[in-house]
Amino acid sequence: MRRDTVQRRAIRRVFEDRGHPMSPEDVLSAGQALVPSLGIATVYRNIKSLVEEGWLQTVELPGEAARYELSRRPHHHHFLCRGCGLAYDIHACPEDVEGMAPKGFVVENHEVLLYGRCPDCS
Amino acid sequence: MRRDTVQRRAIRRVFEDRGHPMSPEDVLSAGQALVPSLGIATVYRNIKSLVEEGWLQTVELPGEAARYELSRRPHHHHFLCRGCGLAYDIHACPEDVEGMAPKGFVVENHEVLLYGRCPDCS
DNA sequence: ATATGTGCAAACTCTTTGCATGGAG
DNA sequence: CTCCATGCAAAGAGTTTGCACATAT
Repeated sequence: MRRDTVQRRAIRRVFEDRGHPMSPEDVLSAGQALVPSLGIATVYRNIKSLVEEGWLQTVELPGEAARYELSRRPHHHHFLCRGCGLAYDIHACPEDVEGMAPKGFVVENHEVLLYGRCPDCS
Repeated sequence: MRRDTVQRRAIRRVFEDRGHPMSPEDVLSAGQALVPSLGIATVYRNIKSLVEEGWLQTVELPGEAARYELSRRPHHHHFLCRGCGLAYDIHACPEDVEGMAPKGFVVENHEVLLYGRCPDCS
């Protein structure tokens, strides 16, 4: 049974208010606006349990720390803006991903990352 | 001007002998077979300078440490085997990657990762 | 001979864990 | 009132840096 603390409520609120995948550090600073005493360990612990519960989903980005977002549609990819650093959801998916692998290789899953400029940073 | 040391030669040899992207730790253990005194700091320093020289290329994988491979064809992607953990090059590329982004977003670059089983691990 | 590269150990960053206290139930 | 969650600080993992010594040029 999970307790409903002010910290946990603040962390959930942060994810609900922002629409973007966020890093633990992002969550900490946004969360401290609601609960000033919030500590980084609590953020990590709550993110971990929210992922286990299925409320959050991990967004793993090459070369940087993982971010997290609300769980949603089973399959989508991300666009990373080189200007503001924000990650946006993309609901398109390339066709024939399986066909990209050499024969003999079994594709179970795939990840697509687009990098560029979002409308605000163009 | 860059010095040609036994350590540096061993590190380059390791990349030339193996055909797969390798992590610093992989390079250290393989390199120590050639130069037992090889230290991890030297591996990191040489990888860094070999990347700057363009001799090596960084392979950034979501959720894990970067690996490195010989520089080659400007564009390719990777297949990660969930069995043996090796990364394989893929020379195919999805069509119309630009078209996947919502309008207003400018795509400058993209990354595709396939996950699954290589022929040896099927 | 000279200055860059190496090895070691310490520093750093990011994340996790141990422990005493506070607060949810 | 009883435990679980929090906050702090310390511990870990991976990477970088400072320093004295070795060595390529």
